[in-house]
Amino acid sequence: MKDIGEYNHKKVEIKHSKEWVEKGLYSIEKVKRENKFSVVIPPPNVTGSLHMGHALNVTLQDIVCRWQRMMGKDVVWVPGFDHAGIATQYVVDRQLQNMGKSRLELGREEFLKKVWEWVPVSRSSIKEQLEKIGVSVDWKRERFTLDEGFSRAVRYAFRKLYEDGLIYRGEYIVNWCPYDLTALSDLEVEHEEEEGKLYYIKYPFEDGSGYITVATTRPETMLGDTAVAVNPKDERYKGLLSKRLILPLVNWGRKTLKGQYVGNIIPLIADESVLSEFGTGAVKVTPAHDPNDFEMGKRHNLPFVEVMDEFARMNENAGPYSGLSRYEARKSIVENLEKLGLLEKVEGYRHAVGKCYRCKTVIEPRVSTQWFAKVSDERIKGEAIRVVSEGKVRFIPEGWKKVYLQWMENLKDWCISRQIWWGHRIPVWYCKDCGNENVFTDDDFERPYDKLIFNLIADGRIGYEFLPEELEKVLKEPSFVHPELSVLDLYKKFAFDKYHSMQVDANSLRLFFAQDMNPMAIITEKKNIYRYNRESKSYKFVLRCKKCGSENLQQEKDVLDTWFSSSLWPFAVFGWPERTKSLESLYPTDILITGFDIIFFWVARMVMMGTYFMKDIPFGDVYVHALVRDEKGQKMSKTKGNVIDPLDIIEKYGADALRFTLSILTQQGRDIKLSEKRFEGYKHFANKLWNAGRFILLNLDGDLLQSLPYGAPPKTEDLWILTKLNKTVYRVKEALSNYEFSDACRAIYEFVWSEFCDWYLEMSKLRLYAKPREEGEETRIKQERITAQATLLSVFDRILKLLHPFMPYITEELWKTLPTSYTESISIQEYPKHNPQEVYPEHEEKVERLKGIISAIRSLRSDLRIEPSKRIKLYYRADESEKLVEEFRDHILSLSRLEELTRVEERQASAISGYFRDFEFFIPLEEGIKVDELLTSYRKRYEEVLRSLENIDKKLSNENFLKRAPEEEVEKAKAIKEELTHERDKTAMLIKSLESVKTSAVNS
RNA sequence: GGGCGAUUAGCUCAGAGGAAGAGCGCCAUCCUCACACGAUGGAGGUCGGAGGUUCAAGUCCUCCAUCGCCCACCA
Repeated sequence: MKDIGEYNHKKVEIKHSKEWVEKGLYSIEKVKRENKFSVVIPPPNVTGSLHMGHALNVTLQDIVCRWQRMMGKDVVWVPGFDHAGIATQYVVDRQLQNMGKSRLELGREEFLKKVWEWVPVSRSSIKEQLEKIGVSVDWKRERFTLDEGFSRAVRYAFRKLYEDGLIYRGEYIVNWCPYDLTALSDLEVEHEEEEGKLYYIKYPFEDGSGYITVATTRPETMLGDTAVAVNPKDERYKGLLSKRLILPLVNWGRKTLKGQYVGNIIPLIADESVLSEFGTGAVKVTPAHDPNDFEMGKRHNLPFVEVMDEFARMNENAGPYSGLSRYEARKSIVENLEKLGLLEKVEGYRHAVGKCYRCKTVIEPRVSTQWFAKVSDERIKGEAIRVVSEGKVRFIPEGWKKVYLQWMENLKDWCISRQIWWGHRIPVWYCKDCGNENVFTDDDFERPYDKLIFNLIADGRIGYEFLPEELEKVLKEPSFVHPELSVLDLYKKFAFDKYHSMQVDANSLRLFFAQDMNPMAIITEKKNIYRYNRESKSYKFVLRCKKCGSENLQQEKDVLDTWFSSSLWPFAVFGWPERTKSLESLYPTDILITGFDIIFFWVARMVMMGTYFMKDIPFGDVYVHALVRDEKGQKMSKTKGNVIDPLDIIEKYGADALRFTLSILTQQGRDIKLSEKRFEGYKHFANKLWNAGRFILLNLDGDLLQSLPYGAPPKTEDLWILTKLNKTVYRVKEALSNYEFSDACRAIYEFVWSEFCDWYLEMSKLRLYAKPREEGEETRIKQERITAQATLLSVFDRILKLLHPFMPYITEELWKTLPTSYTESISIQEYPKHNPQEVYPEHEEKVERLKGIISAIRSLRSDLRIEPSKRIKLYYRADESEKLVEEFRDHILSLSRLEELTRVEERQASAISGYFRDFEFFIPLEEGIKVDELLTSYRKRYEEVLRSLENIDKKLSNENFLKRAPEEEVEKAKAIKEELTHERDKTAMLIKSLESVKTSAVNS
């Protein structure tokens, strides 16, 4: 007997989200491999806060994790964040610009400090959001793609790939963003259709014998042309191939990338790649500013002339155009060509323009020296294709498998270097003396101190020259991801996976350095690593070229593509490259849940790196969910102003409503269109559940558990609800096993609302509120009440558990109020299992029939406009339902609000009748009843029945149907026919009686 | 240029061979002792179009239309 009051989602949710984290409920140290269920979160970027897509993503993961946990698995869900190279740099750069500063004037080191100031801001805001959503991650295992251990893992990965010949450096044409000033991978370029122009330009022959017209969308690149190409089979140009052309406008010397000068006389060459059908069949060749032309330039050994700088401004090779932007230059060049009569024509032309995915600046293809991962190599690509095509890695929905495989088959090498500052600096040190590329990792050093110091230097935490005090300070600082640990502790825990009894105070460091510099050490072959500077009293960490021993080394300035580190995520979070216990017991992970937008960026690369480094898949299942759109189906974006912020929704409707809405809307392979209305709807569901709980608790006897043995045997409706419950449990299990989140939600929703609340709770009131009518009934009533309460409690307990993965907060809160709760959280209770012993088909059928009868009575009442509160007299006739009506007389009386229920032999003259199957009932006619509407509706129904009958007759008179359809189908059709015939007669009779009522009403 | 997905009630979507479903919205009656974030009842669909397979087609096949997405170096 307790009242939990009204549902207040804020009160409920604040209470538990902190509590779950503090109790460390979702933290498991030691995991049994055979019972593990591991998941790594797609780490959110530290660029701001979470949007609805993240909310969907983590909700689905949390549902799976909570479910598996309740199914008894040792669930480890690793959270973390992505440093998100360009994206984060871009965000911080923007902030600086708003303050009137630029990153270029700030310089690398100062800029990085600013980024490090920003990162924790974003991280803690995201972390708070995740906690509010209720994710059951293990925060003790949190990682950051740029934390100390991760950086070390990245260097290991780089080195291994480099030494295996799978990473190389070379001069190629790459996608260059003139705003972010970096190279981009092909994936980071977005192609957008644009209305452009196609310019036809005349290139005169050197000998004055006319000209060739070329077509181009980018006239400004002509300044870098070093040939014109045609298809060798093109008849139009066959005789001209020995001729040379004058490059218009250019009357200055141009310097090639190799430093030679070229003039304005260019050859006409033949190349297979030229399409005769396009334009004039002749194409200008600009090897330094077009990927096709680059290849052609290589094939024909053409000079490479660069005419733009890193900002996409025309450079000194552009003569008088130098200093102009590409678009200014285009305009000016077109004007000048026109003046010279060399512009033949200009056509409108729709074509795709490549843009930077981050800042939307038009990409400029540019020749530069970059690092590439040779992912096209069979050793990487082959395995990554195999594991997916063989089904070891399974995509859900399946359609993505094809998308993945197609992309993989056409894989080109991956440009992994970025000319930005924020990220993992490429661990290569160039020898200025012999030119060797030295890749260092801490493997190159033996003693723990050396390894530690090398890593700190490589990460830019300290300089090559440092004071011991400085070192001590850095090591004692709280680490970024785990402020409860010092940097040194973090290394011990997440990087080295061993406990080193290292002292970190300045004095013991000095002692160590002194040992290193011991004269005895100098005598030996080995050169010492540290060098003392008397003046500054600092120590220098000396790196030497592995080939020539020179100390004249310089580290690569470029950083790695952010996806390079993300691709290591599924094993690096567990401590790779060390063979940690976590790695052994938790890799491969069981499922990856992510959006389809990063299948290539991330999923594919994790498969490549996972299979390469771990010799095993990174995850078994990949569940690919849709993207969240606004109600019109448009992408949510800040500029459009159509963003629905998860935090606002949590505030207004609660995290439970947010989660339930997102998961019920998650259909495989479909975008999710969201409007705020949806959240409101499922908030109502939470409210309904709450009130059901409130009702049950209000009616529970305090000593219920003790009096259970004295309960009466269960009634039909008890067995019915148990049957329905078990069917629901089964449906949910099936749905979740197949990642059908929507089905699972709907099954629970329907059961809770339409069966449990609408019918069972109402029926239970008969026993709960029963008053003795005659003497000696008290005991029976008490016993029956116990059974009703026990059933309510037992079913509700299971409802809460069933629903917990979807709505963790409200279920936790309600469950704790139940007398049956005994552990600290519902989330570590066992998930309800389907129990075939609790399925009673005959009782189910009985109650379903009862529901039909009650609904039919209610329907007629409503049609007759009888007020809901009015109790009426009802007469009935029944055949097979007779016994049922007797058994449930009280239910019918109460649920259809009757005063009397009387059995009669004959239908009554002045009464309106209704029926449900064989159950026919009569409501005595009263004055003021409008029969017209009723008549219309019955007549309509009659027509419908006739039509259906016609169809079924046609079916049954079809010989082929009788011959070929399965027997049960024929039987079913016959049964339907019988029922329809019955209904036709009943309806006809009703109409007749209504008509007579109408005339008699008119007569009177 | 390839590929994928969508098209079912006013809106958002289930249904994947055997009598067209849900939620929201709408209409009517009710503030009935868990819940008006509610109860009860009701209206509303030739399942984008055209062919075909089948005894039987929202459901399988072919073509078409419209919308959306992804991939692709045609200047």
